[in-house]
Amino acid sequence: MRLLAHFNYIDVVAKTGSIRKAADRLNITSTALNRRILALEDELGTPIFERLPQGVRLNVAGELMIQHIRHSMADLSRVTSQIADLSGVRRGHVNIACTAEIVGGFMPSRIAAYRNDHSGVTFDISKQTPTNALRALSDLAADLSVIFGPIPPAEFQILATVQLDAHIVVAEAHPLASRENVRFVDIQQFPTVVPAEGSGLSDLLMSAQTRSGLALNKAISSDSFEFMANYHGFEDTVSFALPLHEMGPASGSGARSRALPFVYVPLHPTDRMTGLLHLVQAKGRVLPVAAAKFAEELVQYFNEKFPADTN
Amino acid sequence: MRLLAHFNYIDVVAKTGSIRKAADRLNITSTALNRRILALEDELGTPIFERLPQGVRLNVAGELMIQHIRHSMADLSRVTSQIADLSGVRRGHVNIACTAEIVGGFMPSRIAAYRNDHSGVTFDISKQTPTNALRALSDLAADLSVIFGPIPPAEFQILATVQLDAHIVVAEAHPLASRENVRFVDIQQFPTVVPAEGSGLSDLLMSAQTRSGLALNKAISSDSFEFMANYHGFEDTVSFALPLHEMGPASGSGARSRALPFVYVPLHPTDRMTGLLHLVQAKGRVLPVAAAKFAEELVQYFNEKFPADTN
DNA sequence: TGTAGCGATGCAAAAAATGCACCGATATGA
DNA sequence: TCATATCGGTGCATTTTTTGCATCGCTACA
Repeated sequence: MRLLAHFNYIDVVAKTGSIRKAADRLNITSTALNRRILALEDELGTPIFERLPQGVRLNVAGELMIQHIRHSMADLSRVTSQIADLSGVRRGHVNIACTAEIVGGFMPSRIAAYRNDHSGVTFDISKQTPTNALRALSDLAADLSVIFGPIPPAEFQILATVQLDAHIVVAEAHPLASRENVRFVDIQQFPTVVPAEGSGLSDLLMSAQTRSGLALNKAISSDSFEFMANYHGFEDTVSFALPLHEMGPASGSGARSRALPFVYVPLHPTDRMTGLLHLVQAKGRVLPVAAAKFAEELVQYFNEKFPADTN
Repeated sequence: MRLLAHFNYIDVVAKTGSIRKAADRLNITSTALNRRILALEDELGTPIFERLPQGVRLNVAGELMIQHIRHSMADLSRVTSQIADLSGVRRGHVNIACTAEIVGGFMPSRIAAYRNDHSGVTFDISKQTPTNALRALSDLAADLSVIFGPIPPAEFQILATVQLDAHIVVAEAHPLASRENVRFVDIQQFPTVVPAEGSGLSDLLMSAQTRSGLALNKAISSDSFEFMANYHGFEDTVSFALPLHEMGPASGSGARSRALPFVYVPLHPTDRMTGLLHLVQAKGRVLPVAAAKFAEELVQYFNEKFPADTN
């Protein structure tokens, strides 16, 4: 958007903390960018950046200004999205921040389904810690966040909540793979691959260990569920995940039998580990049409897939 | 503000309904303005103005866009006001829309008092019907509205409410001037100057007539309380007003005895005509510092002046 | 049916933004 | 401690954008 180009320039400078680096990223010279900043500061009658030997940093006035800038840009993109919607062509862009448990789960299938209907809509999915996923909403860096973890504070608007039980994940050949369910004590004898600290699933595991008095045999810790899922082929480990995976069409009854290399096994009811998944947006914000519609479809998906748990 | 000059141009065009007239007002040529509009429409990928033989008018996309534009400009002015506030110099501008009963009442003294403390703050006061005073809030054409009339709908935020009794206004030499209070029937024998229809005071009068079954002897109707107040010197008329006048410092005990040429006389409790005055802002809007502070002082003034009635 | 007012456009002039080369200042590493 | 790399800031020539003038085609109105 050329309209608020000035604003975007400032935003990038604020994010990179350096005029020269920002200029690089924006494909202009640092001179031009520098002068735009000086012009803006002149306009405002006060600097908005502190000049440090290593670059620049927003001062208090700049913090106020950058809020306006981000809000303006987000609002403009909402408006253009609505305008595009008027002419029948659904276009737009949706920024989503997910926690690690979610990003590889149902998101691919949901986005594919949405883009199937509205091919003009583009997406940006980023994996974040629960805290940062929420911060992204406040910063207007994300339109929607899907987090597995603590209940978001009141300054966020929860669009849907789903209650989910953690499962263990093992290779198909693993001794536990054929079990109906497993006790916590069963897991203890295997090396485990655990999610990195700070994730919602990690918190669940921690409290489960405290509760049961049993310590897991932690072999590997990772913030990537993709890594954990793929590690099972190489060692008889046990890992943990939410049973969210959706099959792509290629894995159907057809030609290529791209069977999952791993199996979800639920925990025994006694050792059940339950957490909450939340679909969240910034409170009071009017989302761009595309983001709002996608959220709507996601809520509907939750209602169908987890009928008892949604509110 | 040069920052959002483009936006302001569009706003003026939308308001005047003509590119040429808007260009005149903006001191640029119609060519330049026309091309800015074309450029913006090109950017958005769709026209935002309908071209009529007599000028232009916003289409649906334009209505969406103009909302963003006005919101952006209002928000930027709030931010610049806050930034100015940081550096200790309170600067800024406050737009106020009042109904006719208010504009000449306490507003002059309140604004003078505020400007006495913050000489950098400028004001714009416009007299409006109650409906338009509220619309100005929605359009972001006003930061605050002070209306005497119906209770504003829920989409507005009421900062203060004061209950006020209408008084009659007569010349000092008028037969009713010395009365403690007057009955409605007393007024009937004099010609009256009544407020124009649509004002809150006019509504009060209407319902008082209906209630009492007595019809006023209406000689003159005006939307200007200034006219009404000044007419008493020429004919023994009775008019109606809220007892809101504040004396300027010049009318004190000092040199020029600028005594009021008219007198407020309350109505007898039986015929009391009570209405509500509201200080209102757009709901959910963060006001510029100057406007917020002024509103604060106004609320405090209400609390002191009308202690029992305020909430 | 003529006239006045509207928005749109080609073209030249004016204004603004940009890029290059370079300055002074500061942190960093040998 | 000194050389060096990196930072933001500035003078000047160049490029790009914006503006104004003259003029077009069109429509409403008298």
